[in-house]
Amino acid sequence: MILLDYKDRRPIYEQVTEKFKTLILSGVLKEGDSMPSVRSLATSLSVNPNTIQRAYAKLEQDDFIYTVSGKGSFVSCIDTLMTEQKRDWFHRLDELVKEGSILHISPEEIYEHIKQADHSS
Amino acid sequence: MILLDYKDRRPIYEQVTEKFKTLILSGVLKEGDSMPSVRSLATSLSVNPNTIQRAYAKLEQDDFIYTVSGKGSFVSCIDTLMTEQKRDWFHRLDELVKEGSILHISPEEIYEHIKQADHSS
Amino acid sequence: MILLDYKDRRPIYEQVTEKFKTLILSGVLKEGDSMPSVRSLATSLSVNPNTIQRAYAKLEQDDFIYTVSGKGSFVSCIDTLMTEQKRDWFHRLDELVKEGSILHISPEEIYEHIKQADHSS
Amino acid sequence: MILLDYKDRRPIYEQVTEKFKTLILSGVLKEGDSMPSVRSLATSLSVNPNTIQRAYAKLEQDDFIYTVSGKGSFVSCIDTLMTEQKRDWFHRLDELVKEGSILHISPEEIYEHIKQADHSS
DNA sequence: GTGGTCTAGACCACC
DNA sequence: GTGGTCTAGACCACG
Repeated sequence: MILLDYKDRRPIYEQVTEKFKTLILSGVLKEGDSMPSVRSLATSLSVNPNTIQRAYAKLEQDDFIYTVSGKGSFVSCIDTLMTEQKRDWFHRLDELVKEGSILHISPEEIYEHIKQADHSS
Repeated sequence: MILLDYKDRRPIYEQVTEKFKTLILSGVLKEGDSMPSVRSLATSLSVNPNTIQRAYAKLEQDDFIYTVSGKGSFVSCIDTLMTEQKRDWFHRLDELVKEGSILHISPEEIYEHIKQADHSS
Repeated sequence: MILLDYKDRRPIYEQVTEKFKTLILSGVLKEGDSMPSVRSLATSLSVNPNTIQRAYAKLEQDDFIYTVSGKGSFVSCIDTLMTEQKRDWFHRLDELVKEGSILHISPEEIYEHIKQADHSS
Repeated sequence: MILLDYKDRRPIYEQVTEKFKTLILSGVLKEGDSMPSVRSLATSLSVNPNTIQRAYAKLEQDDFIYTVSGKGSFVSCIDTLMTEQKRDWFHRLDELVKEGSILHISPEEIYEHIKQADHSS
Protein backbone atom coordinates (compact mmCIF):
# COMPACT_ATOMS: atom_id res chain seq x y z
CA MET A 1 0.00 0.00 0.00
CA ILE A 2 2.87 2.32 0.79
CA LEU A 3 6.48 2.28 -0.32
CA LEU A 4 9.29 4.06 1.48
CA ASP A 5 12.11 5.73 -0.39
CA TYR A 6 15.22 5.39 1.72
CA LYS A 7 17.17 7.60 -0.66
CA ASP A 8 14.74 10.38 0.15
CA ARG A 9 16.32 12.84 2.55
CA ARG A 10 13.04 13.56 4.27
CA PRO A 11 12.25 11.76 7.53
CA ILE A 12 10.23 8.58 7.23
CA TYR A 13 7.28 9.87 9.22
CA GLU A 14 6.97 12.75 6.75
CA GLN A 15 6.99 10.40 3.78
CA VAL A 16 4.24 8.36 5.39
CA THR A 17 2.20 11.45 6.20
CA GLU A 18 2.47 12.78 2.68
CA LYS A 19 1.65 9.42 1.10
CA PHE A 20 -1.58 9.14 3.07
CA LYS A 21 -2.53 12.75 2.33
CA THR A 22 -2.29 11.93 -1.36
CA LEU A 23 -4.30 8.73 -0.94
CA ILE A 24 -7.04 10.56 0.94
CA LEU A 25 -7.22 13.61 -1.34
CA SER A 26 -7.24 11.46 -4.46
CA GLY A 27 -10.17 9.49 -3.07
CA VAL A 28 -8.46 6.13 -2.77
CA LEU A 29 -9.20 6.29 0.94
CA LYS A 30 -12.72 7.51 1.63
CA GLU A 31 -14.46 9.08 4.58
CA GLY A 32 -14.80 6.63 7.43
CA ASP A 33 -12.35 4.10 6.03
CA SER A 34 -10.14 2.69 8.75
CA MET A 35 -6.42 3.28 8.56
CA PRO A 36 -4.05 0.35 9.09
CA SER A 37 -3.22 0.01 12.77
CA VAL A 38 -0.04 1.65 13.99
CA ARG A 39 1.58 -1.66 14.80
CA SER A 40 0.59 -3.51 11.65
CA LEU A 41 1.79 -0.72 9.35
CA ALA A 42 4.99 -0.46 11.36
CA THR A 43 5.81 -4.13 10.93
CA SER A 44 4.79 -4.19 7.26
CA LEU A 45 7.14 -1.25 6.57
CA SER A 46 9.85 -2.66 8.86
CA VAL A 47 9.76 0.54 10.84
CA ASN A 48 9.37 1.43 14.49
CA PRO A 49 5.78 1.91 15.71
CA ASN A 50 6.76 5.29 17.13
CA THR A 51 7.53 6.52 13.64
CA ILE A 52 4.09 5.56 12.35
CA GLN A 53 2.49 7.02 15.45
CA ARG A 54 4.15 10.30 14.70
CA ALA A 55 2.92 10.24 11.11
CA TYR A 56 -0.64 9.53 12.26
CA ALA A 57 -0.41 12.29 14.87
CA LYS A 58 0.46 14.74 12.09
CA LEU A 59 -2.39 13.49 9.93
CA GLU A 60 -4.80 13.91 12.82
CA GLN A 61 -3.46 17.37 13.58
CA ASP A 62 -4.10 18.35 9.96
CA ASP A 63 -7.63 16.89 10.18
CA PHE A 64 -7.06 14.16 7.60
CA ILE A 65 -7.92 11.40 10.06
CA TYR A 66 -9.39 11.06 13.53
CA THR A 67 -8.37 8.56 16.13
CA VAL A 68 -10.40 6.55 18.59
CA SER A 69 -8.19 5.26 21.35
CA GLY A 70 -8.29 1.51 21.46
CA LYS A 71 -10.25 1.24 18.21
CA GLY A 72 -8.05 2.69 15.50
CA SER A 73 -7.76 5.66 13.17
CA PHE A 74 -10.30 6.65 10.53
CA VAL A 75 -10.41 8.95 7.51
CA SER A 76 -12.15 12.28 8.12
CA CYS A 77 -14.59 14.06 5.84
CA ILE A 78 -12.40 15.71 3.22
CA ASP A 79 -14.73 18.34 1.80
CA THR A 80 -13.48 21.16 3.96
CA LEU A 81 -9.91 19.90 3.63
CA MET A 82 -10.03 20.15 -0.14
CA THR A 83 -10.51 23.91 -0.26
CA GLU A 84 -7.86 24.39 2.38
CA GLN A 85 -5.41 22.24 0.45
CA LYS A 86 -6.16 24.17 -2.71
CA ARG A 87 -5.48 27.47 -0.99
CA ASP A 88 -2.18 26.07 0.23
CA TRP A 89 -1.33 24.83 -3.23
CA PHE A 90 -1.93 28.19 -4.89
CA HIS A 91 0.20 29.79 -2.22
CA ARG A 92 3.08 27.54 -3.20
CA LEU A 93 2.41 28.34 -6.85
CA ASP A 94 2.72 32.04 -6.07
CA GLU A 95 6.10 31.42 -4.42
CA LEU A 96 7.33 29.52 -7.44
CA VAL A 97 6.06 32.11 -9.91
CA LYS A 98 7.81 34.82 -7.88
CA GLU A 99 11.05 32.89 -8.22
CA GLY A 100 10.33 32.47 -11.90
CA SER A 101 9.94 36.21 -12.44
CA ILE A 102 13.64 36.58 -11.57
CA LEU A 103 14.39 34.25 -14.45
CA HIS A 104 12.08 36.35 -16.69
CA ILE A 105 9.53 33.58 -17.08
CA SER A 106 6.17 34.99 -18.11
CA PRO A 107 2.67 33.70 -17.27
CA GLU A 108 2.16 32.88 -20.95
CA GLU A 109 5.37 30.85 -21.05
CA ILE A 110 4.16 28.94 -17.99
CA TYR A 111 0.78 28.26 -19.51
CA GLU A 112 2.33 26.97 -22.74
CA HIS A 113 4.57 24.65 -20.77
CA ILE A 114 1.94 23.07 -18.56
CA LYS A 115 -0.56 22.77 -21.40
CA GLN A 116 2.00 20.97 -23.53
CA ALA A 117 3.14 18.72 -20.69
CA ASP A 118 -0.45 17.54 -20.43
CA HIS A 119 -0.36 16.39 -16.83
CA SER A 120 -3.95 15.28 -16.98
CA SER A 121 -2.73 12.08 -18.55
CA MET B 1 23.52 43.45 1.44
CA ILE B 2 22.18 40.28 2.95
CA LEU B 3 19.81 39.74 5.82
CA LEU B 4 19.51 36.47 7.70
CA ASP B 5 16.23 35.21 9.05
CA TYR B 6 16.99 33.26 12.19
CA LYS B 7 13.39 32.10 12.40
CA ASP B 8 13.83 30.41 9.03
CA ARG B 9 14.14 26.68 9.52
CA ARG B 10 16.67 26.30 6.71
CA PRO B 11 20.36 26.26 7.59
CA ILE B 12 22.19 29.55 7.43
CA TYR B 13 24.52 28.49 4.65
CA GLU B 14 21.54 27.64 2.50
CA GLN B 15 19.98 31.04 3.05
CA VAL B 16 23.25 32.69 2.03
CA THR B 17 23.58 30.51 -1.05
CA GLU B 18 20.04 31.21 -2.16
CA LYS B 19 20.36 34.93 -1.56
CA PHE B 20 23.42 35.17 -3.78
CA LYS B 21 21.80 33.07 -6.47
CA THR B 22 18.96 35.55 -6.58
CA LEU B 23 21.32 38.51 -6.67
CA ILE B 24 23.29 37.01 -9.52
CA LEU B 25 20.33 35.84 -11.59
CA SER B 26 18.53 39.16 -11.17
CA GLY B 27 21.61 40.98 -12.44
CA VAL B 28 22.46 42.90 -9.28
CA LEU B 29 25.77 41.05 -9.29
CA LYS B 30 27.26 40.91 -12.78
CA GLU B 31 29.77 38.69 -14.48
CA GLY B 32 33.24 39.25 -13.08
CA ASP B 33 32.08 41.16 -10.01
CA SER B 34 34.05 40.14 -6.95
CA MET B 35 32.22 38.48 -4.07
CA PRO B 36 32.80 39.79 -0.55
CA SER B 37 35.60 37.89 1.15
CA VAL B 38 34.59 34.97 3.33
CA ARG B 39 35.91 36.58 6.46
CA SER B 40 34.42 40.03 5.89
CA LEU B 41 31.00 38.62 5.11
CA ALA B 42 31.21 36.31 8.10
CA THR B 43 31.93 39.16 10.49
CA SER B 44 29.31 41.44 8.94
CA LEU B 45 26.69 38.73 9.39
CA SER B 46 28.00 37.70 12.81
CA VAL B 47 28.34 34.18 11.58
CA ASN B 48 31.02 31.51 11.63
CA PRO B 49 33.40 31.77 8.61
CA ASN B 50 32.91 28.04 8.06
CA THR B 51 29.26 28.75 7.28
CA ILE B 52 30.15 31.29 4.57
CA GLN B 53 32.82 28.99 3.24
CA ARG B 54 30.22 26.30 2.84
CA ALA B 55 27.83 28.65 1.07
CA TYR B 56 30.56 29.74 -1.36
CA ALA B 57 31.53 26.12 -1.99
CA LYS B 58 27.94 25.39 -2.95
CA LEU B 59 27.81 28.45 -5.23
CA GLU B 60 31.02 27.37 -6.93
CA GLN B 61 29.77 23.82 -7.29
CA ASP B 62 26.64 25.16 -8.97
CA ASP B 63 28.80 27.33 -11.29
CA PHE B 64 27.48 30.63 -9.96
CA ILE B 65 30.94 31.80 -8.94
CA TYR B 66 34.54 30.79 -9.46
CA THR B 67 37.41 31.15 -7.04
CA VAL B 68 40.94 32.34 -7.76
CA SER B 69 43.32 31.27 -5.03
CA GLY B 70 44.66 34.23 -3.15
CA LYS B 71 42.49 36.72 -5.02
CA GLY B 72 38.94 35.86 -4.04
CA SER B 73 35.69 34.70 -5.60
CA PHE B 74 34.04 36.14 -8.69
CA VAL B 75 30.68 35.94 -10.40
CA SER B 76 30.55 33.58 -13.39
CA CYS B 77 28.99 34.23 -16.75
CA ILE B 78 25.27 33.82 -16.20
CA ASP B 79 24.13 33.07 -19.73
CA THR B 80 24.69 29.33 -19.47
CA LEU B 81 23.41 29.41 -15.89
CA MET B 82 20.17 31.02 -16.93
CA THR B 83 19.09 28.17 -19.19
CA GLU B 84 20.14 25.63 -16.59
CA GLN B 85 18.19 27.42 -13.88
CA LYS B 86 15.19 27.68 -16.14
CA ARG B 87 15.27 23.97 -16.81
CA ASP B 88 15.40 23.36 -13.08
CA TRP B 89 12.56 25.78 -12.47
CA PHE B 90 10.27 24.13 -15.00
CA HIS B 91 11.09 20.79 -13.43
CA ARG B 92 9.83 22.08 -10.09
CA LEU B 93 6.77 23.48 -11.83
CA ASP B 94 6.01 20.04 -13.23
CA GLU B 95 6.21 18.56 -9.73
CA LEU B 96 3.80 21.14 -8.41
CA VAL B 97 1.37 20.73 -11.28
CA LYS B 98 1.42 16.98 -10.73
CA GLU B 99 0.42 17.55 -7.11
CA GLY B 100 -2.23 19.97 -8.29
CA SER B 101 -3.79 17.40 -10.58
CA ILE B 102 -4.72 15.38 -7.48
CA LEU B 103 -6.69 18.41 -6.33
CA HIS B 104 -8.29 18.68 -9.78
CA ILE B 105 -6.60 21.96 -10.64
CA SER B 106 -6.54 22.51 -14.40
CA PRO B 107 -3.94 24.34 -16.52
CA GLU B 108 -6.53 26.98 -17.31
CA GLU B 109 -7.25 27.55 -13.63
CA ILE B 110 -3.53 27.95 -13.06
CA TYR B 111 -3.17 30.43 -15.89
CA GLU B 112 -6.08 32.52 -14.62
CA HIS B 113 -4.57 32.61 -11.17
CA ILE B 114 -1.05 33.68 -12.11
CA LYS B 115 -2.28 36.22 -14.68
CA GLN B 116 -4.55 37.80 -12.12
CA ALA B 117 -1.91 37.78 -9.39
CA ASP B 118 0.32 39.88 -11.65
CA HIS B 119 3.65 38.93 -10.19
CA SER B 120 5.47 41.26 -12.54
CA SER B 121 4.81 44.04 -10.05
CA MET C 1 -31.88 8.62 24.67
CA ILE C 2 -28.13 8.80 24.42
CA LEU C 3 -25.87 9.44 21.47
CA LEU C 4 -22.19 8.55 21.44
CA ASP C 5 -19.62 10.66 19.68
CA TYR C 6 -16.90 8.34 18.46
CA LYS C 7 -14.78 11.28 17.40
CA ASP C 8 -14.72 12.43 21.00
CA ARG C 9 -11.36 11.67 22.49
CA ARG C 10 -12.83 10.78 25.89
CA PRO C 11 -13.51 7.12 26.70
CA ILE C 12 -17.01 5.84 26.00
CA TYR C 13 -17.81 5.08 29.63
CA GLU C 14 -17.03 8.69 30.52
CA GLN C 15 -19.35 10.02 27.84
CA VAL C 16 -22.12 7.79 29.16
CA THR C 17 -21.49 8.86 32.75
CA GLU C 18 -21.53 12.53 31.87
CA LYS C 19 -24.65 12.22 29.76
CA PHE C 20 -26.59 10.65 32.61
CA LYS C 21 -25.32 13.23 35.08
CA THR C 22 -26.73 15.96 32.84
CA LEU C 23 -30.04 14.13 32.45
CA ILE C 24 -30.38 13.69 36.21
CA LEU C 25 -29.33 17.20 37.21
CA SER C 26 -31.56 18.80 34.58
CA GLY C 27 -34.54 16.88 35.95
CA VAL C 28 -35.22 14.72 32.91
CA LEU C 29 -34.56 11.71 35.11
CA LYS C 30 -36.21 12.10 38.52
CA GLU C 31 -35.65 10.58 41.93
CA GLY C 32 -36.58 6.90 41.93
CA ASP C 33 -36.74 6.55 38.16
CA SER C 34 -35.22 3.28 37.04
CA MET C 35 -32.16 3.34 34.83
CA PRO C 36 -32.09 1.23 31.66
CA SER C 37 -30.59 -2.18 32.36
CA VAL C 38 -26.90 -2.59 31.65
CA ARG C 39 -27.51 -5.16 28.94
CA SER C 40 -30.30 -3.34 27.15
CA LEU C 41 -28.37 -0.06 27.05
CA ALA C 42 -25.26 -1.88 25.90
CA THR C 43 -27.05 -3.47 22.96
CA SER C 44 -28.88 -0.27 22.00
CA LEU C 45 -25.57 1.61 21.92
CA SER C 46 -23.73 -1.28 20.23
CA VAL C 47 -21.22 -1.22 23.02
CA ASN C 48 -19.63 -3.76 25.31
CA PRO C 49 -21.68 -4.33 28.52
CA ASN C 50 -18.45 -3.90 30.50
CA THR C 51 -18.36 -0.30 29.32
CA ILE C 52 -21.88 0.43 30.59
CA GLN C 53 -21.14 -1.39 33.82
CA ARG C 54 -18.19 0.87 34.35
CA ALA C 55 -20.27 3.98 33.66
CA TYR C 56 -22.94 2.88 36.16
CA ALA C 57 -20.27 2.09 38.76
CA LYS C 58 -18.97 5.64 38.42
CA LEU C 59 -22.49 7.07 38.71
CA GLU C 60 -23.11 5.04 41.85
CA GLN C 61 -19.78 6.07 43.31
CA ASP C 62 -20.71 9.71 42.74
CA ASP C 63 -24.13 9.11 44.40
CA PHE C 64 -26.15 9.83 41.27
CA ILE C 65 -27.78 6.39 41.28
CA TYR C 66 -28.11 3.42 43.63
CA THR C 67 -28.31 -0.21 42.73
CA VAL C 68 -30.64 -2.87 44.13
CA SER C 69 -29.31 -6.34 43.47
CA GLY C 70 -31.57 -8.26 41.15
CA LYS C 71 -33.87 -5.29 40.56
CA GLY C 72 -31.74 -2.70 38.75
CA SER C 73 -30.38 0.81 39.22
CA PHE C 74 -32.38 3.85 40.30
CA VAL C 75 -31.89 7.61 40.37
CA SER C 76 -30.96 9.02 43.79
CA CYS C 77 -32.38 12.08 45.51
CA ILE C 78 -30.72 15.00 43.76
CA ASP C 79 -31.10 17.68 46.45
CA THR C 80 -27.89 16.81 48.23
CA LEU C 81 -26.21 16.17 44.87
CA MET C 82 -27.12 19.62 43.66
CA THR C 83 -25.18 21.47 46.34
CA GLU C 84 -22.24 19.12 45.91
CA GLN C 85 -22.22 19.62 42.15
CA LYS C 86 -22.46 23.37 42.61
CA ARG C 87 -19.49 23.36 44.93
CA ASP C 88 -17.54 21.40 42.35
CA TRP C 89 -18.62 23.75 39.57
CA PHE C 90 -17.49 26.85 41.43
CA HIS C 91 -14.20 25.16 42.12
CA ARG C 92 -13.68 24.71 38.37
CA LEU C 93 -14.72 28.33 37.83
CA ASP C 94 -12.03 29.44 40.27
CA GLU C 95 -9.44 27.45 38.32
CA LEU C 96 -10.51 29.08 35.09
CA VAL C 97 -10.57 32.57 36.55
CA LYS C 98 -7.07 32.01 37.93
CA GLU C 99 -5.91 31.13 34.42
CA GLY C 100 -7.72 34.19 33.12
CA SER C 101 -5.90 36.49 35.50
CA ILE C 102 -2.68 35.64 33.68
CA LEU C 103 -4.32 37.00 30.54
CA HIS C 104 -5.43 40.10 32.46
CA ILE C 105 -9.11 39.27 32.27
CA SER C 106 -11.06 41.11 34.96
CA PRO C 107 -14.23 39.99 36.80
CA GLU C 108 -16.13 42.84 35.12
CA GLU C 109 -14.98 41.69 31.69
CA ILE C 110 -16.18 38.19 32.53
CA TYR C 111 -19.55 39.43 33.72
CA GLU C 112 -20.06 41.50 30.59
CA HIS C 113 -19.23 38.49 28.43
CA ILE C 114 -21.54 35.97 30.06
CA LYS C 115 -24.40 38.48 30.39
CA GLN C 116 -24.16 39.31 26.71
CA ALA C 117 -23.84 35.67 25.62
CA ASP C 118 -27.21 35.01 27.28
CA HIS C 119 -26.73 31.35 28.02
CA SER C 120 -30.18 31.06 29.54
CA SER C 121 -31.50 30.56 26.03
CA MET D 1 12.30 26.84 37.13
CA ILE D 2 9.78 24.09 36.52
CA LEU D 3 8.36 21.48 38.85
CA LEU D 4 6.69 18.29 37.70
CA ASP D 5 3.69 16.84 39.50
CA TYR D 6 3.90 13.09 39.24
CA LYS D 7 0.48 12.73 40.84
CA ASP D 8 -0.93 14.64 37.88
CA ARG D 9 -2.58 12.25 35.44
CA ARG D 10 -1.61 14.32 32.42
CA PRO D 11 1.47 13.30 30.46
CA ILE D 12 4.72 14.98 31.41
CA TYR D 13 5.20 16.66 28.06
CA GLU D 14 1.82 18.33 28.48
CA GLN D 15 2.70 19.61 31.93
CA VAL D 16 5.91 21.08 30.57
CA THR D 17 4.10 22.68 27.63
CA GLU D 18 1.48 24.25 29.86
CA LYS D 19 4.04 25.49 32.37
CA PHE D 20 5.97 27.33 29.67
CA LYS D 21 2.81 28.77 28.14
CA THR D 22 2.01 30.31 31.51
CA LEU D 23 5.55 31.62 31.93
CA ILE D 24 5.47 33.21 28.48
CA LEU D 25 1.97 34.70 28.71
CA SER D 26 2.63 36.08 32.18
CA GLY D 27 5.73 37.83 30.89
CA VAL D 28 8.30 35.95 32.97
CA LEU D 29 9.82 34.80 29.67
CA LYS D 30 10.03 37.64 27.18
CA GLU D 31 10.30 37.81 23.42
CA GLY D 32 13.66 36.55 22.23
CA ASP D 33 14.62 34.94 25.52
CA SER D 34 16.29 31.61 24.96
CA MET D 35 14.63 28.49 26.29
CA PRO D 36 16.71 25.97 28.24
CA SER D 37 18.23 23.44 25.87
CA VAL D 38 16.37 20.19 25.38
CA ARG D 39 19.10 18.15 26.98
CA SER D 40 19.78 20.43 29.95
CA LEU D 41 16.10 20.68 30.87
CA ALA D 42 15.74 16.92 30.45
CA THR D 43 18.54 16.16 32.87
CA SER D 44 17.45 18.81 35.38
CA LEU D 45 13.95 17.31 35.43
CA SER D 46 15.30 13.74 35.38
CA VAL D 47 13.30 13.08 32.27
CA ASN D 48 14.06 11.71 28.82
CA PRO D 49 15.15 14.28 26.20
CA ASN D 50 12.47 12.97 23.84
CA THR D 51 9.80 14.07 26.29
CA ILE D 52 11.12 17.64 26.40
CA GLN D 53 11.53 17.63 22.64
CA ARG D 54 7.90 16.76 22.32
CA ALA D 55 6.88 19.56 24.65
CA TYR D 56 8.97 22.05 22.67
CA ALA D 57 7.50 20.78 19.40
CA LYS D 58 4.02 21.52 20.77
CA LEU D 59 5.09 24.99 21.90
CA GLU D 60 6.54 25.71 18.48
CA GLN D 61 3.43 24.41 16.77
CA ASP D 62 1.36 26.80 18.88
CA ASP D 63 3.73 29.68 17.98
CA PHE D 64 4.92 30.23 21.53
CA ILE D 65 8.55 29.61 20.60
CA TYR D 66 10.62 29.20 17.48
CA THR D 67 13.54 26.87 17.08
CA VAL D 68 16.85 27.33 15.33
CA SER D 69 18.45 23.98 14.67
CA GLY D 70 21.82 23.80 16.33
CA LYS D 71 21.30 27.06 18.24
CA GLY D 72 18.34 26.50 20.52
CA SER D 73 14.73 27.59 21.03
CA PHE D 74 13.57 31.15 21.59
CA VAL D 75 10.42 32.86 22.81
CA SER D 76 8.23 34.31 20.04
CA CYS D 77 6.49 37.66 19.98
CA ILE D 78 3.39 37.13 22.09
CA ASP D 79 1.21 40.05 21.01
CA THR D 80 -0.77 38.09 18.44
CA LEU D 81 -0.83 35.06 20.75
CA MET D 82 -2.45 37.04 23.54
CA THR D 83 -5.66 37.76 21.64
CA GLU D 84 -5.83 34.19 20.40
CA GLN D 85 -5.40 32.85 23.91
CA LYS D 86 -8.11 35.18 25.18
CA ARG D 87 -10.52 33.97 22.53
CA ASP D 88 -9.77 30.41 23.57
CA TRP D 89 -10.27 31.27 27.24
CA PHE D 90 -13.68 32.83 26.68
CA HIS D 91 -14.65 29.78 24.67
CA ARG D 92 -13.87 27.58 27.67
CA LEU D 93 -15.80 30.00 29.87
CA ASP D 94 -18.83 29.61 27.64
CA GLU D 95 -18.61 25.83 27.98
CA LEU D 96 -18.47 26.10 31.75
CA VAL D 97 -21.33 28.57 31.95
CA LYS D 98 -23.42 26.28 29.79
CA GLU D 99 -22.79 23.46 32.27
CA GLY D 100 -23.63 25.87 35.06
CA SER D 101 -27.01 26.71 33.55
CA ILE D 102 -28.04 23.10 34.15
CA LEU D 103 -27.34 23.69 37.83
CA HIS D 104 -29.37 26.92 37.68
CA ILE D 105 -26.39 29.16 38.27
CA SER D 106 -27.06 32.69 37.06
CA PRO D 107 -24.61 35.24 35.63
CA GLU D 108 -25.16 37.43 38.70
CA GLU D 109 -24.32 34.54 41.01
CA ILE D 110 -21.13 33.96 39.03
CA TYR D 111 -20.17 37.61 39.19
CA GLU D 112 -20.72 37.77 42.95
CA HIS D 113 -18.56 34.68 43.40
CA ILE D 114 -15.57 35.78 41.36
CA LYS D 115 -15.68 39.34 42.73
CA GLN D 116 -15.66 38.01 46.27
CA ALA D 117 -12.92 35.48 45.55
CA ASP D 118 -10.73 38.40 44.48
CA HIS D 119 -8.39 36.49 42.28
CA SER D 120 -6.42 39.63 41.49
CA SER D 121 -4.52 39.09 44.75
C1' DG E 1 -6.41 -6.19 20.24
C1' DT E 2 -5.93 -0.83 19.93
C1' DG E 3 -3.55 3.84 20.61
C1' DG E 4 -0.76 6.96 24.10
C1' DT E 5 3.19 7.71 26.70
C1' DC E 6 7.81 7.13 28.19
C1' DT E 7 12.77 5.48 28.59
C1' DA E 8 17.51 4.65 27.10
C1' DG E 9 20.21 4.80 23.87
C1' DA E 10 21.94 5.98 18.99
C1' DC E 11 23.17 8.71 14.68
C1' DC E 12 22.92 12.79 11.86
C1' DA E 13 23.25 17.85 10.31
C1' DC E 14 24.39 22.29 11.73
C1' DC E 15 27.17 25.82 14.08
C1' DG F 1 27.51 22.32 21.76
C1' DT F 2 22.54 22.34 19.59
C1' DG F 3 18.07 20.23 17.74
C1' DG F 4 15.93 16.31 14.61
C1' DT F 5 15.16 11.64 13.78
C1' DC F 6 14.94 6.85 14.72
C1' DT F 7 15.12 2.20 17.17
C1' DA F 8 13.91 -1.23 20.57
C1' DG F 9 11.97 -1.96 24.08
C1' DA F 10 8.29 -1.07 28.04
C1' DC F 11 3.86 0.11 30.61
C1' DC F 12 -0.76 1.98 30.75
C1' DA F 13 -5.86 2.75 29.65
C1' DC F 14 -9.52 1.35 26.83
C1' DG F 15 -12.76 -2.01 24.65
